[in-house]
Amino acid sequence: MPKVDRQRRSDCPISISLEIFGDRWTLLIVRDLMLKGRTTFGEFLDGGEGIASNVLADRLSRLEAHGVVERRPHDQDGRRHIYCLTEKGIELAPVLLEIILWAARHEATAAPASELAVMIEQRASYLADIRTRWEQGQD
Amino acid sequence: MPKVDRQRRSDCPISISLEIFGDRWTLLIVRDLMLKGRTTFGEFLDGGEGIASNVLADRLSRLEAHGVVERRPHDQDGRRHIYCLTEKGIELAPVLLEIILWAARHEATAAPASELAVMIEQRASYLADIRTRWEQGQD
DNA sequence: ATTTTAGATTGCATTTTGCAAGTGATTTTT
DNA sequence: AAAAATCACTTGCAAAATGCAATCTAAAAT
Repeated sequence: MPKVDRQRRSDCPISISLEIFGDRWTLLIVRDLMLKGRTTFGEFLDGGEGIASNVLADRLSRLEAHGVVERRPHDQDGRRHIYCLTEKGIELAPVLLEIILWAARHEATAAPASELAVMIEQRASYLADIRTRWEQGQD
Repeated sequence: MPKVDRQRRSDCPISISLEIFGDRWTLLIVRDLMLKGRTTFGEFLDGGEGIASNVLADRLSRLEAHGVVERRPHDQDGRRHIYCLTEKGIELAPVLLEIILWAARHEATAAPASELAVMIEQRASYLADIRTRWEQGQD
């Protein structure tokens, strides 16, 4: 049973945010949902960075408890669930975008230059596309 | 002696970034430096969220090792050091800005509406002002 | 010379993480 | 229909990180 702290350290927006996604894994799950089309437990587990299954289970239920992610039954397969971003979750897109741009500037990353160019030059429509894809996934 | 992992989980820019600042405290130090005018160990320690001194020491040397923060001797007081953001550090401004805006939208925060309005409506000049203040601090 | 202050470091208990193995409810294969 | 595989977890346990109070060292103030 994962704990969701209700007692806040402070009312600072950054502090509150870090209590939601301030760890090594949570934003990778959001990335998988937002940018990589991954939707199930197994897909997150095989996401590339090697998250442990217990940590994944904990982070998913935390994200759900914070209203960032929603868990739905899979309609083809009763064993599975589909995880989706909520409105609150999809609105993390600008945060992820700025993190990507920062890392691309200051670290050696795998981000393709062509996509970075779009993020910088067509920022608004890049973000709009993310939202459009999300809305279409929301039957 | 703080450890700085040189072995990366992946080349994903988000993953790399989280290895630098993916924890509950690091971005609060950056916030203090960037937005609150705090520059010394003691000021971070009394920052409001109650970071432990050993964790603070660890995060500062980690930030230094990653080139986000620079430690300089204090010219008035030999016991003190001044911590400053580097160029790499000040470029986290858009990340912090988006985190603040996200939290303000989706959580109950202490962010003043007037400042949020400036962040949204005058985004570019808000960021420019942060940089200008930083440049002026850089003797 | 003594006390106070700043910036840590140390020791220790608690919590979180990582890893391997196991479970139970479906599906798929035979 | 029975057996095997798959999916989403859960459990047990060692290792690492965190939180807390106390301590330490160098420099400053008295």
